[in-house]
Amino acid sequence: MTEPQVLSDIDWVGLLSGQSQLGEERPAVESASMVAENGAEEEKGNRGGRMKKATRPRFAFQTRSEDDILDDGYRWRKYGQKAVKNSQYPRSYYRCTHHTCNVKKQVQRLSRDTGIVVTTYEGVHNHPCEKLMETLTPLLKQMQFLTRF
DNA sequence: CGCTTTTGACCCGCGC
DNA sequence: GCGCGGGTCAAAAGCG
Repeated sequence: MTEPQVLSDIDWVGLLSGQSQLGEERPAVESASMVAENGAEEEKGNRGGRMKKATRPRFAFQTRSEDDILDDGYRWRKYGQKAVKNSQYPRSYYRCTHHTCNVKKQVQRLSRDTGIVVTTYEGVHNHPCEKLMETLTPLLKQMQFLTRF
């Protein structure tokens, strides 16, 4: 706690490029960094059986968007919201709704720049993305059909 | 009607 | 050993 900077655990490679005014509704990803920590998953050991001491890869993204909820194609269920000390804005905790998917997402706004949203992913999806699937399925079918010739 | 969001309380690790 | 801070869970309400 008491971090002089945001997310000290994460190795931030870059910061905002300072250039984004494109006039597009599509949010622009300014920077991204990742820390790949291999380790077991779905492991328990506490008597309560609540948390799992699994070290999963973490992916941090800084996105410039007005909306906190960036739909990446997956279904997220919010399970908590807490205020951070260094930030005057609350941090939201999301989780993938899939049963076999233990991916967690953490969204926080920068108190300095309200337009910047820090999204931190924890873990990887082990299931296909329904949204993309639906979009891609027709194309795949078409491709398969065309490949026959 | 099912699911997601919301809010408060609980729990845990660490610092002092 | 206690306190602080952060993280998660759980029950109820709201929305499509």
